Amino acid sequence: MSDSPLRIHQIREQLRQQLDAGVFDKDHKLPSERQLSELFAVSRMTLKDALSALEAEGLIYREGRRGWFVAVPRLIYNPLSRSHFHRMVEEQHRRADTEVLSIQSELASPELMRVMELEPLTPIERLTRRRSIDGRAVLLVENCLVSRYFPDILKEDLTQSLTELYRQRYGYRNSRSRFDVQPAAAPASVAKALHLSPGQMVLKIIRVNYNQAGELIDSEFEYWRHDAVCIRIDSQCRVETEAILK
Amino acid sequence: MSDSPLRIHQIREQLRQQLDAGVFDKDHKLPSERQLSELFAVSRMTLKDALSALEAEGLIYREGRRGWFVAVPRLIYNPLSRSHFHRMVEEQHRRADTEVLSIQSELASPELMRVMELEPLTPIERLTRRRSIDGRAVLLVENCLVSRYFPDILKEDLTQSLTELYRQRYGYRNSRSRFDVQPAAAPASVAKALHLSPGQMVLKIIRVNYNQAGELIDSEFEYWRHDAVCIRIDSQCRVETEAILK
DNA sequence: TAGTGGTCTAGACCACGGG
DNA sequence: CCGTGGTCTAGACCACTAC
Repeated sequence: MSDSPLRIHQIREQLRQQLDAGVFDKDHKLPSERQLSELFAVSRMTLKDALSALEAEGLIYREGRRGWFVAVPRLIYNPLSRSHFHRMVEEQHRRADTEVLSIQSELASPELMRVMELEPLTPIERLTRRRSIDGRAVLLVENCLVSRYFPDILKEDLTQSLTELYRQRYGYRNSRSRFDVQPAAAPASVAKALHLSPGQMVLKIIRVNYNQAGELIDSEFEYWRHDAVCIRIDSQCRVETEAILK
Repeated sequence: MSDSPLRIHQIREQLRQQLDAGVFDKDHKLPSERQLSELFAVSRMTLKDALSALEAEGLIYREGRRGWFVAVPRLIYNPLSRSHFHRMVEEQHRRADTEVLSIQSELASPELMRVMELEPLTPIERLTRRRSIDGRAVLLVENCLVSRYFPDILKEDLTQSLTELYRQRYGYRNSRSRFDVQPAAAPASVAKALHLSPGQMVLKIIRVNYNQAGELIDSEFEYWRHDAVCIRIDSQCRVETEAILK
């Protein structure tokens, strides 16, 4: 043991400078943990701690066993303007993709019954989709639709905005939404789909939507990579929304 | 080395069961890391990883060098209903406290100028307060008020709701708010005030408030312990709010 | 197959907390 | 003061990715 080698905090500062200066990254991938730990003359565990701290700051992110990458600007997401994921992303000059991962008819789980205030044995459709920005998977969405409101919905193109589909195909307008936002650990299935380490933190958004008749027609569980999104709400929109509804 | 000892995931499951069953905790403090690592026959580093995973799930939390504690229900926080922290907390049958940590007159920083769209050299008051629920520090709020709108405000009781103070003392009503919500790393000062480890993750809320004349009068930086809050927004409230304003 | 990050060990010293 | 968590080491094996 020489003096005291670089501490975790000093490594953070040094890496932060390098990142700010844009020194790293042709294709925005950082050198491997082993290379960096040699570079800074610390053990790999210590270096990982430093990288994890920068990850919490949102300066870098981790992708499965693929390595560390420099962060990308967050998507500004206004949940009051109801989905339209693709439009929102394109307005911010990014490229959006949606993949349907699974879809199945089933009965509402106890948790879902609680969230949606459903009767026992209510048939629902459960739709799981993964959404990407500029080719990077950032969001896993699980929609639970009350089947009786959506006959034959499985025959539709489900990569588009569901809101649009509701309106055009079924004549439903979204009159009211309630949503909860909270940090949470990614469930195993979500972690896998988003290339996260098991138990890594995500931003979880639970929302329930009512149609113009006040009927609770569907709910949505969103899991966002924590560094990929900034939720923006402007109470000004309320006045505009109200005006439009009239 | 016997076979393979308990892995991190198995420890998580076991601890989760113990927690759900309410086995631990007289005063809801967990045994020390060293004790637990012996109990599960793993190294302390491994045990820490397991605890960190449970922390991400929101089942336990860490307090400075004091130890690990079982989690407490999240505060349901509706930012559209504008602060009134104490009322909100008491409605949820908890006890609220507010401490003023610092207050000083200064010129707007570059970052603040950007957020609040201020002229250079604008004088502001910067007020830092710590808020607790049932004796646990969960929120650090930093308010930045444009000085010219709030003459002599430093003479007031600043532990109360600022919204109330604005209304009663200055006749300002909040006509519009915009806020951004995103996960972030706690800056050192915030980490210290909330007894967090440096760089730990928090939920950051930046909001700007306009008065009835559409003037941007103050902004607020909130840093919440990530396990202490659930943000709830109900678009239904909008109609009610609008009705009240008329 | 080579290289990556994920996990894990068995120690150690330090800074801070509370009695 | 002692016990706590925070940090750190110098190795190791494994599961997976990318080629």
